Amino acid sequence: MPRAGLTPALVAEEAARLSDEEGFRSLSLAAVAKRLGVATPSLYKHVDGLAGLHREVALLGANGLGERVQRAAVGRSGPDALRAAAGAYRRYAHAHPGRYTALQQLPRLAGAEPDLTTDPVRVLAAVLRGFGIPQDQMVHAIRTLRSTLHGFVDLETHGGFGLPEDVDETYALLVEGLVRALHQWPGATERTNTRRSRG
Amino acid sequence: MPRAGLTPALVAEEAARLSDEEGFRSLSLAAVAKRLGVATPSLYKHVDGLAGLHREVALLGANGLGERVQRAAVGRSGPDALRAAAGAYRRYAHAHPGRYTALQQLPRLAGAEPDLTTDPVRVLAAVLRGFGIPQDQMVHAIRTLRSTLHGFVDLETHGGFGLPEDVDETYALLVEGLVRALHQWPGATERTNTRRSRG
DNA sequence: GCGTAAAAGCTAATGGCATTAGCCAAGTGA
DNA sequence: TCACTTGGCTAATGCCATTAGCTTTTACGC
Repeated sequence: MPRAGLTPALVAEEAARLSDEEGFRSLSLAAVAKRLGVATPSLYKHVDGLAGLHREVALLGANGLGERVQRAAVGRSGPDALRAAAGAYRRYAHAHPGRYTALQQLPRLAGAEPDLTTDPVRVLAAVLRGFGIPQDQMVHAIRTLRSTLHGFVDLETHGGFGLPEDVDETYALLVEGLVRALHQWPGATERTNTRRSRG
Repeated sequence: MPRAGLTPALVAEEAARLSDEEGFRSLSLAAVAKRLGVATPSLYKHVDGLAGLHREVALLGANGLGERVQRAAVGRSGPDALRAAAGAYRRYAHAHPGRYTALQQLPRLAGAEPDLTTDPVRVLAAVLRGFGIPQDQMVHAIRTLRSTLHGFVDLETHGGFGLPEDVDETYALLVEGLVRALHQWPGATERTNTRRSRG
């Protein structure tokens, strides 16, 4: 009987796909094993149990999100960079809800840090250059940016917006509010274009 | 042998306490039964399985959060009401992390709506009166407010803020940014006090 | 008081899942 | 070719949720 030819990367990818398709809460070793045509205990040769699988999916999410946001923002600056980054952030969460959910639990699954070149936090920090925010305020501004984007995406993916009003429009308005708040951030100096990209 | 004297409300309360103390992911029928000194299947006489327990805890969270935020904001208006509400919102999430987490999943556990008089969304909507936001913009403004508060609290409680910088200060800055964004909301008319309550 | 019926708790049993131990075959390298 | 590593397997354990069905308490009508 031929071997399945699994690797840690293959297992993690399949787990990520499963959690995107069926929801992060449906992610189990048994379900991944079934999709790979293998017995559950076999997975232990490639991942460190269920916690390890969660960590791998979270890392895929962190790298994927960081990469998409970075790609969207490159070549832009100030409000334009922020709008592009915000759009990419939300699109990634829609396209990969399981990975995105896993990503939020990364701190709990200690010991593993996302790849530093695409760490989403660093990417968002880079996007904030051009707003003239003083160095000692940057941490606060980045946290505010992360909170806002994550909060919207999290409520949206959990079905928190029940009313029929256009959710895309809410997001555009939220991002514009963010642009204004960052422009007027305490100590901010530079004045850049504030025109909205969308009516 | 005497009876334990359980009721649905007692079971739900104990489950909420457990999830606050041990984390929502530790909430199980077995753990609740043990704390109540009862066999696991006995709980089925009072709650509708694990999903029902989740729903009950979520409802306790919705009512508790709505009540606290409302109490904090009553008698205030505009930015002052918003600051008070934001503070109460975050304090509730800190004091009751299990209930708060459960609350986010309410839409998934369909069929049950939080008590309308303390529905957190309605309370936050009331807080926004005084910002002069036109009716057709209110849904967007409320969603933005919810997203911002929830995003911060969610990242914070998941350990998302790793750096040592003062998280209280970040929250104060975020709330002030929110105040400015709501003042300058498209179509907003009224101009109210924007002074910060905290340096 | 008394007897009946509902309700509350129990034990037993089933099935899903994660995890560990230990076996065996398939590659791999001298 | 042969030994060793490695990937996959089965078996077994334990925890949890859930259902079925039993027993005893409690409440209530007489």
